Amino acid sequence: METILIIEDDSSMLRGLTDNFAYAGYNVLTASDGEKGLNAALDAKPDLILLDIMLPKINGYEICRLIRKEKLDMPIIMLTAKGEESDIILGLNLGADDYVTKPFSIKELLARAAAFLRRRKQKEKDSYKFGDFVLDISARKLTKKNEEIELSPKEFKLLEFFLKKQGKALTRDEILNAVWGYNSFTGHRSIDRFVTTLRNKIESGPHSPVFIHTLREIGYKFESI
Amino acid sequence: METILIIEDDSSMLRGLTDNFAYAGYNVLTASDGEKGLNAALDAKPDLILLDIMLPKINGYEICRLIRKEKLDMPIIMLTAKGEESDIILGLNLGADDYVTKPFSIKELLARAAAFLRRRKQKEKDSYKFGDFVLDISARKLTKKNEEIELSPKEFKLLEFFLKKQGKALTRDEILNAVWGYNSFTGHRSIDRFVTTLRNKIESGPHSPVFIHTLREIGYKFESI
DNA sequence: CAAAACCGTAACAAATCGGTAACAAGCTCC
DNA sequence: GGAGCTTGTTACCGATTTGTTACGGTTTTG
Repeated sequence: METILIIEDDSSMLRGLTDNFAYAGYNVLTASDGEKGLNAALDAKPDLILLDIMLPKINGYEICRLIRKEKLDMPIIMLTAKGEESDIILGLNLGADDYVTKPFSIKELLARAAAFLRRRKQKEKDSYKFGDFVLDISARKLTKKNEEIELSPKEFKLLEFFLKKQGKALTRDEILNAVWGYNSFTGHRSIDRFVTTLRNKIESGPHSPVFIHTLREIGYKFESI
Repeated sequence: METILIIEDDSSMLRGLTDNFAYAGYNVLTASDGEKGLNAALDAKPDLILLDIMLPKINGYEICRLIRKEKLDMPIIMLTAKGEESDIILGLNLGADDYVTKPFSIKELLARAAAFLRRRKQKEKDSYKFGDFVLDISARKLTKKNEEIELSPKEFKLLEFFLKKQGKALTRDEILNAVWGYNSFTGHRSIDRFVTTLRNKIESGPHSPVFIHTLREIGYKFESI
């Protein structure tokens, strides 16, 4: 879950923001003055910060500058009553990523926050874990405790399909369609052959858990326990 | 110099933006309808796009969606007369990074653009190290223990792309798009030829580590370990 | 309990894919 | 205009991958 830090001294504004972001599914941290806010930012390293400018103890600009000085690069959205052009420019130059002036639409703010987080998430690689194994799709490799295990293209595709459909019973026809393509003429028994080679690579050891289960007369099912 | 693409059909607005961004030191490209704009974006791969919503031929939302579909991730700032909350949210959800409503302050827009580009620049390296090698982007040269190794322009571009995408599986199409351009008619096998010549230059020795890995049926992957 | 159905797997043949050399066309710099 | 470099294409070859089949073991069924 994404963690978001809201630094705001107006308690009714803070409550409104907290409620909305919590309702939208974020883990919300709050701080009511600049000092607490800065500490929370450095300490918890949230995924995004909503930052008021006018704050007791340390103002928003200063917090922004200090966070960037620590080479933390989470997005910072500044919230303020000031709509002065020069303030906006100052904020952006100090390393803020966006600047929203009060009064603002909470939905718009949620959308802006989501846009920043989506962007970051896009860059994270997608991978599946099972037992000691990790199948990293973007690097296209399977590892067991950081040791790479070679897979042929079909083996990779088959394992990827199994992982995408974990816990589901898969008929041979479904597997053929998904891995070999709907117009292939490959026979059903070829699947079995590839299951054997896959099993040799991921269930070789004597105490190794069983991932690929045979469903007699149906096909197979992958379960990572 | 940073290249910025402005897609806007109102000619006086376009001129105003162009002048200001050119004066601020950007290399400015312009397009006056959606179709030209999309082509310019895919072709020139600018560092940032200013995008009007209401455009002839293809609208701004669609352009935004199509650009993101091509896995291009330059920042997109939407410009529009519409100030409706729902439009803003739609734009941000389609992959825009910011949304500025007309009339806007040109200084604020410049500051917002600068903020995105600054962030980008922070992350981009201008030299990459791998094994005994250093690829210096700004000096445009590859060295192995201070000995320069000659690279042709395409070889350099290919190696640079590999290094930017270290650890990621790259399909031949992605490589063609990034190194040869999306509208090139170069065949897939030409990549292989360049990979061979690159390998001869950076993996020649008998004990030299393998950097460029072949991924059968996919393409290649660069790994510096 | 025997026959049938089904699956695991080894062996083998066929197909596919990538490495690379050779060559032609383009380009650049004299 | 020509030498030399760069780029793109093609063809051949070898290695890997893939699909099929056959044999044997196990489970189900009658």
